[in-house]
Order: sequence, then structure tokens, then C-alpha cells
Amino acid sequence: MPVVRNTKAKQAVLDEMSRANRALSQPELFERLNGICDRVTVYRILDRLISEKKIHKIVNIDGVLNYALCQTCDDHVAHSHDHFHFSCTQCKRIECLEENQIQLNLPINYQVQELYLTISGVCPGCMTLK
Amino acid sequence: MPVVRNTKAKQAVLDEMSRANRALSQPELFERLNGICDRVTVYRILDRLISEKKIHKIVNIDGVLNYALCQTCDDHVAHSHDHFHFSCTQCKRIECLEENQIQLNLPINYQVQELYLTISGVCPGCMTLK
DNA sequence: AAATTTATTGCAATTTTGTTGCATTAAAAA
DNA sequence: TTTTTAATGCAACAAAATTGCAATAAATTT
Repeated sequence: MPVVRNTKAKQAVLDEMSRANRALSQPELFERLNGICDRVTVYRILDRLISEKKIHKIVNIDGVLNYALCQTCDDHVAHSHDHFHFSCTQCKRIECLEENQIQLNLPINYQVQELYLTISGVCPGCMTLK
Repeated sequence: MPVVRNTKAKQAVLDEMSRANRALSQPELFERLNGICDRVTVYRILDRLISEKKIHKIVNIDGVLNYALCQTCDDHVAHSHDHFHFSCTQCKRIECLEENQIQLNLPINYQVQELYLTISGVCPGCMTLK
């Protein structure tokens, strides 16, 4: 098992994600990091943070990959269950929602492993601006 | 408003999607079309069919874009409600599921417009092979 | 039916997103 | 301080998606 190192670039990525307080894509992150590291390094850092269960990957409805901190849960595996995302149609941001109860009628003959739910609409921030 | 034309390539795309009876990605479609048209044209046709509300776009859990016919609904906007997808972890296919009842506790201060739910697991076809 | 209009297409080129290889750098351990 | 090795920058590559433009073809007009 290789040693996990906390590098300047990696800390900068974590800081930026924490500052943003929402999901970010790699290009967004790279731009925000302002030359602190190479764009390839950003990809690599994100991959490593996922392995370390510090962040998780979110696919938005257009297929764009976003990444967000795991905020409230030390156990990432458990966190992925009943964990939904809100995609604001106004500001295009993605947020992780708190755990929710969900009930639905599932079709027979299908073995269900995970649910991925994204709710689209207008977030509180954009609602306030109206 | 430009005139919508029904070209040979476009009809071939629709025929192929109808024949497949499940969601297809652009590369899958291009391969199935067997040289009928250029791969750029496939992208363009898919974009146009989306605009014409003949098909809709589905993102699988890995971020790969798939496209499927709108099967049972003449009104695409209404069709998108309560319309879920099943992504099989074995054969990697995506299916549109029939309408379902869903209940969940939504957070306050968020205006909900649409739900995008993808269920991952094993489809009946792959269940049978086990 | 022929001519005209213009949406669509093929091809080449470009952009975007993501990955790999390797020498160098830097964080952690000794 | 030295050593180890994980991480990085850079170049190159791969795959997916988009753009530009001349040519083609579908639809409309004559």
C-alpha cells in the first residue's frame, strides 16, 4: 500500500473545493487554481482524492463530470446511498443534498444496486434573486 | 423557423434506434449505420432529433451520453416526468423504464423542475444468463 | 418537369476531455 | 542528513465532440 502524501497542489485542490462549497468540474478547478499546478495533475489529484474517499464524482445531466467533497460522512460507501444531487438550471451549479427517504415501485426482474437521482430546478440562491 | 427535412441518413438513424429498442451512444449508432453517413453527421442528426423532440438524451453512470426514442408520449415535455432509466452493470445497456410512482422528501427552498433517476443493477437479460 | 432555395452532408480541421510515459521534484521515512 | 518513492510537469497520445466550408439533396416555387 503506497504512502499517501499531502502535497501543496493537493491541499490547494481541497481548499478550492471547500471554498466553492459546490461541485466543480476539472476545467473549473484548473482555472480556479490559477497556475498552481498542471492540468494533468488536477486529474490525477482528483483520482487520488476519490480513492482516498475524500471526494466523490457526480455526472450532471449533460454528461459533464463534477467532483464534490464528502461533507458529512466519514464512510464514503455508505454516503453514496440515498445521496442525491441538485442541479440548478439558473446558475448551473451542482449541490449534494442531504439524505432523503425515497420510495418507488421498481420493475420486476431487475436487480437494483444503486440509485442515482439528480433533481433539476432552481436553487435557493437563485430563488432569492428573483 | 427553418424547414425540417427528413433525409435518408436521418431516417436510417430513427430506424436503427427503433430496431435497437434501447438507448444507444453515438459510437454504437455510427457503427450500426454501416457507412450510411459520416460520424459527424450522426452527431448532428442526434442534436436535431433532440430539438425536434423525437429522442431524448440519457447520461449513464459513467458519464457516457446515450440517446433513445421517445416511445409512448407525443408530448416530450410531459414524457420526461417520472421517466427513469435502468443502467445494467453487466451489459452496459440503458433502458427507458415505464412510468413509476415516486415519493421522496424534497428539501425546502428548492424549486423542483425535473427528476433524473438512473437505477443501476442487473437487467432481466443478464439475470437470465446467470 | 425544371429551377430555385436552403437544410443537410462529407471532409478536414480544431477543440475538449482524459490518459500515459518518463525524468525531475518534493514529501515522508529512515 | 540521506534515502525512498509518491507526486509533478511536460510532451505525446487517444477519444469524444464541435466547427467551417464547399458540395449535395430535400422541399418549395415556378
